[in-house]
Amino acid sequence: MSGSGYSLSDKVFNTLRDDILSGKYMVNEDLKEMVLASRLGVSRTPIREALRQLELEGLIEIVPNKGATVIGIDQNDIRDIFTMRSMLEGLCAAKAVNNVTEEILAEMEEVVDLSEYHVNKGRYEHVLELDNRFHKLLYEASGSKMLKKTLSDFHQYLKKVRKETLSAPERAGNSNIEHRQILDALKGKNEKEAEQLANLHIRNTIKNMEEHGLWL
Amino acid sequence: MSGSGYSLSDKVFNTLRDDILSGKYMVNEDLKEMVLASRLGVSRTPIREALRQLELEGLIEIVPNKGATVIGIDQNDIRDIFTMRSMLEGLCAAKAVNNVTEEILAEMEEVVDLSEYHVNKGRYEHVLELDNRFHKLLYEASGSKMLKKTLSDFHQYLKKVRKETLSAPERAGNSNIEHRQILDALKGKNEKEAEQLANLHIRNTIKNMEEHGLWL
DNA sequence: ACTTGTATTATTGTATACAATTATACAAGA
DNA sequence: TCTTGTATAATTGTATACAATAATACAAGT
Repeated sequence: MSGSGYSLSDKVFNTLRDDILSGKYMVNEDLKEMVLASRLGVSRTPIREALRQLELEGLIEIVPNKGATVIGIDQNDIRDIFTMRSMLEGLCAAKAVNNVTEEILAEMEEVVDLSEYHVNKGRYEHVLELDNRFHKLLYEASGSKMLKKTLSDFHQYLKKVRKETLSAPERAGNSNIEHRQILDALKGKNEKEAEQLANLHIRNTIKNMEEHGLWL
Repeated sequence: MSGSGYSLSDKVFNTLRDDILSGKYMVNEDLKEMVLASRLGVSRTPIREALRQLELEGLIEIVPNKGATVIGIDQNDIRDIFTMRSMLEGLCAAKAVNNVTEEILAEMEEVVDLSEYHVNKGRYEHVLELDNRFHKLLYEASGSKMLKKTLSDFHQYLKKVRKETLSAPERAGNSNIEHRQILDALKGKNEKEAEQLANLHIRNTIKNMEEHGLWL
């Protein structure tokens, strides 16, 4: 009925990943297949398939014949992901200058306009989702499958943290101003500027987090 | 007997990944679970677990109830991975300056010395493996779990290509010279230099590939 | 008390059975 | 010929059964 189009394995994977990233499972905690299976109301098969994926993501470790334990991510991981992201997001923006389509540009513009509206109204829930869309569009615009995949993965990891950073009113506003600057650089085909702006955009996010102690 | 300590799923995953990366499966080719199962002499269960992992790696696509199709990687992907890698490898080296242990430094030195020996002898098979070890040590030295994971993933993707680039005699020699320069920068605690050298090292690899048409 | 060995239990690994979905073949009607 | 419907087969999704391995409990001997 609901959520059709996804297999149980998919749902289990998403559920477990979110639970691990949100700290619902302690680091070093053992994950027993049967416990998870009965808790989520499925058999061991989709649980196992999800665990194999979580292992590849680096969120858990699986020792053959022993089982899975939570690894999770800590403050250092988050900081490092942000640093990597700032570099690659710059690269992404630079590539986007040469590959972005008019269609994507129009969509980005819409997102930025809408976001500005919601920021002024103080509707920060919408701002978060629009931020997601902006960055997704930027990744798409790069025309690079690998860049898109890598940055999207980072994005997932940072989901929880980003939610908090964008809740800070002045950051939400500044963030969208930076989005518009990036968009303008794309429209103006200014590669270097797009790169620097995108890079700076992420570094500003880091700085904002540090200033507000939103460090996980 | 052989390869104990790994589950069938692990072996299937590694086999299929290598086969896809080496082009043994065509892009867009459908992967039927039963076909793979009987070909590899296992049941569908480990096949499915491996396929879920390959999907997360981006090497195949799984459409629920329809099946898996090969995506693979092309020249653009390889170029983009190299570009990302050059950036992150620089970051990695910079971080390594502040985190590397004496033990790792000693091991790197050994690798570089050994590699120089083998280059002079023309034993390029050993050079490849030592190159692997050097970079793995560099990732380890960064002290960053995420950087290590990301760069290791890239490393896997590039395995086949790197094999060919290092077969070019003068590149194998130059590569090791660059390794030693990076090592020296680490020992001298020169962060900026380590970053630039590591970055340049990868860019040189790209340049060498382009010059020799070793473009996959 | 402290090993050490052994039986028991718990847990994971793999194979298989069954259900659900999708693809294919083919006939009937326009 | 071209659709369209339907039966059949092929394939995937999930659950369960069985095998292999590891953890635990506990008794015997020192």
